[in-house]
Amino acid sequence: MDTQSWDYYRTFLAVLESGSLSGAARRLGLTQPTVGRHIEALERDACQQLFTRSQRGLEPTDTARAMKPLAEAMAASADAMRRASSETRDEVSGSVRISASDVIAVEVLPDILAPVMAAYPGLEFELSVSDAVEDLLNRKADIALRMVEPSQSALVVRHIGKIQIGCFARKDVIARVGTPQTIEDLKGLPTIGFDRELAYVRDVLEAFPDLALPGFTFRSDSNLAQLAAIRAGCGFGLCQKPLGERDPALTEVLHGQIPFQLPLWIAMHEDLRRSPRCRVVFDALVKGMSAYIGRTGKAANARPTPDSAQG
Amino acid sequence: MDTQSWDYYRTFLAVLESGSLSGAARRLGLTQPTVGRHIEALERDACQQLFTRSQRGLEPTDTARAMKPLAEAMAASADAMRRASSETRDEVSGSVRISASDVIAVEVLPDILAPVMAAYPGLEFELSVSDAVEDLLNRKADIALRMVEPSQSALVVRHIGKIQIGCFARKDVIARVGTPQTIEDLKGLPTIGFDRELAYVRDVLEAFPDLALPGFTFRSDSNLAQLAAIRAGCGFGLCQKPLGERDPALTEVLHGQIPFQLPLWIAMHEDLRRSPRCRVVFDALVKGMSAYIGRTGKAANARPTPDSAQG
DNA sequence: ATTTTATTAAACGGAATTGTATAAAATCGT
DNA sequence: ACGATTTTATACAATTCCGTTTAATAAAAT
Repeated sequence: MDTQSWDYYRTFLAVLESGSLSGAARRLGLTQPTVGRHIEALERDACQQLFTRSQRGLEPTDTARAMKPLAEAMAASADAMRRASSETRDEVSGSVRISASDVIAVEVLPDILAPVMAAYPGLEFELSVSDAVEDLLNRKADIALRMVEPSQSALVVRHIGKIQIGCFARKDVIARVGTPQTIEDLKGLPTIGFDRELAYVRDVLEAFPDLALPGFTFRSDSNLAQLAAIRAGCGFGLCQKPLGERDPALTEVLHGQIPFQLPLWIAMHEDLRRSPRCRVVFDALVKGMSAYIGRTGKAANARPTPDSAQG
Repeated sequence: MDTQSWDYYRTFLAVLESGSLSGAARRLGLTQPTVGRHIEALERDACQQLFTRSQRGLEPTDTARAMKPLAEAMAASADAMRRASSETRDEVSGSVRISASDVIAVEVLPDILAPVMAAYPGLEFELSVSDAVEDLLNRKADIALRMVEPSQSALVVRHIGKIQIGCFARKDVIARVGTPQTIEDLKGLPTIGFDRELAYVRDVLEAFPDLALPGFTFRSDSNLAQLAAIRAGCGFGLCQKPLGERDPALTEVLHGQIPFQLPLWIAMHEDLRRSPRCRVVFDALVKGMSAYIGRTGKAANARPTPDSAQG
């Protein structure tokens, strides 16, 4: 019953994710026999098989599947430790992991982070682009930008305001097919929208059933792809107003008829409040995102945290 | 920039907790030079000192202190993995970690768990006795008994009911000093209560200022010590009614004048819902604790979870 | 049908890590 | 003040762990 090496758990996760000993070995920079020995040791300790071997890889058993989220948590913590250890006292350096949606990560964050990187040469960034609400408590990210209010405690949360949504199209498209005056006018025009009904989309449609009217002629679940389609002149589509407005080729239509907006929060783990690198980035994000949403959506920090990040 | 061994993090935590290389080595079953080499490797990777060496041990730097909770999270996950791997499919075996308050852990749980252990010889228990709300999400415990409603999502939560609180004393004490009829009567009598004002106590006093009247003659922050004092005949004190009632040497006074009760929840991570060992224990706890609080405090499961544990 | 490219499993030599032994320094207690 | 018991740090030997190579097997592609 000797306590196992934690490295075995890392190997375990790699096998689980890559589906084979060889694949895991490649990823970890080890060799297949070594990986096999690690798994063997784990199975010996567990007194049961964790994988069923076959010639095309290893299939996890139910037990192994149950262990997966735990191994992922370990990996997240290990990564966070690397980031924490890369930070030096009273100096803004090291790596900061930010979680944000694809659109924000691609269209907004680079412009905000570039000057920060210039100001602090020791700073590095990891951008986790996903709509999934990544767990800040498990420290899968240091800082997260979210469209839903973070409910977990032990977080430093800042409500930035609301991102306005508007309907945009390229000017030449409008010149060709005309300017719709109401949502109903969109029927028959080329429109860009969602493919499957995701949770987010369902909420929108529930609140504003008018939006469901047009059968979209260009469908994608990726907001980024929709935005690209709008820019390419595929038709009319919804996008964040600040994005549409800053593109001179686009024009907004149906002013005020899209009464929909995305709330925006920035959150980070309270343990990081005294971390120079995270504080600098957090503050920069607050400032940058506030400027991004503009006066239109700007709300007084409705819910100030007990000890805000500038403390 | 080679990726470090996860074992180094475990060594790091041991050094942090034991305060010296030698102490960590003893705990880990390694030797002091090995532990020293691990820390050295971590510091080399971090490009900075993590500890300041001295002859009476290692003092962590701010960076090391910031890394501690992450290392603890890794350890918790590693422990949880061991527990998960100890479970065999369709068989109730392995280790279950339960978090509960000291009183519950000492006075209530053993009677509930003993028959479970008898029924399932392969089952083992780890009892984490602490009032601290241990994090189920970080899997520091498999199942937790709590007096505050768990707010985190991704948990299977069962509201059991309310534990009644009563004022008790030993019969011979009452024979000696008389039976108080009101809370005011307690003044001048030997009473058992809290020492410092903990958050929990403050809430109680705020709600029922009458309870603050008597200057306690026996003070302890440990509910368990208070209970022992009551049983030893040190005076009148508050304790959970089921505990006072089942001790034939004790008698309750001030019936109905202590309008205070502790809500009770049992929670577990939803990933464990399909774990035989955890389901069995969870169900046994629900049943046992329901019986413990009796009909008096029993509430219909006011907040049934979407998919209860018996699914 | 045959070749190619995956995979896991087993045997052996080498390298890296670990343990043992020792020294030096400082704190604690007498 | 001085010995006893801590501690960290360094040098050397041994063991463990890892990588290389090989074989065996199955699936996919030609």
